[in-house]
Amino acid sequence: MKIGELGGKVGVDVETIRYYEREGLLTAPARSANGYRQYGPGHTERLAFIRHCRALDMSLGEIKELLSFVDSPSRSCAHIDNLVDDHLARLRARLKSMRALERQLVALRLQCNSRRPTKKCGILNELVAAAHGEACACHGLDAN
Amino acid sequence: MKIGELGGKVGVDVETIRYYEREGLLTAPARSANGYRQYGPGHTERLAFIRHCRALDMSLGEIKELLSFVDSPSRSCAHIDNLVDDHLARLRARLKSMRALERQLVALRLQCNSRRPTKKCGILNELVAAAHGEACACHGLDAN
DNA sequence: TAAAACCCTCTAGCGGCTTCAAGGTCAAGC
DNA sequence: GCTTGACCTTGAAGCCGCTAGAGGGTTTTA
Repeated sequence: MKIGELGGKVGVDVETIRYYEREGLLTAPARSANGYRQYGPGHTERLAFIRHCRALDMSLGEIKELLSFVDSPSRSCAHIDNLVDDHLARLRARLKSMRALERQLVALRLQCNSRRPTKKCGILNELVAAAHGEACACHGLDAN
Repeated sequence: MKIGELGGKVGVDVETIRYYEREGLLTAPARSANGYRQYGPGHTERLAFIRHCRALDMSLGEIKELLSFVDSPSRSCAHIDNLVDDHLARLRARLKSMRALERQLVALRLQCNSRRPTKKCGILNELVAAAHGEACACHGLDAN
């Protein structure tokens, strides 16, 4: 299987596959006489594993760790549990701050509804007021 | 005011200030005889404006647009409203996919509770099953 | 007077790709 | 046989928003 076929099968750009190889996530495959990479079914599986983890927004570093456990299946999996727990905790922290951000933007958005000249734009006034350190609709209500 | 003082006042690293200048968000200030940048109160305000927008997670490109409206206050502000609306829409889309992600990770995490050898780790099995294209706890329940 | 703290420019690094340049190889159609 | 186009190769640069470092000059403080 050539790189384009592998990419098509898993739905990954060929450049991304080469990038994963450079980064040590995919082991370098055999080459045919003309120098083309030759992949087998093991590579398909490993690449799909990587993409599934990426879809769960794990970093390549985290995925590399998981792969090392796939490769040596006799170690305890406590570390894997921790990795997923940590990942989940980071996601939740990010979710929390994004929800706060949403509230702030909604408050900001309420300051203006079009059709005014910029100098009277409530949004811009809010943002400028914030620059003066005054209470602003967006950050004034920070009680998350 | 020298760059360090400006940075200290607004709470921004001096390198970041120079970066904003390079990127055209802050106009290049006058220089004193020794080549040091000299800032006035207008720069403080503009920098604070930028940081407030960054705290709302706007991109430097968006902030540049907003600044162009600050600089010419007679245009209609409909564009500003649109910019904030778009920003909010993108944030909400991201929030939605992150909430789905959280559900997926929780489902994944439930597959294993430590103290097993890796080869029996439910999490790893799930991830490998997913690589085979089988239904997985994390992505199997995708009904967001 | 010497050390520490500041300032300058230029360059590279982070993550996770994506894109581009400049070439080599191969299958199909004329 | 020859061209066209699709594929493959390597290597380097670009994206974002900084951050850190090298290698130098200046100013302040002890």
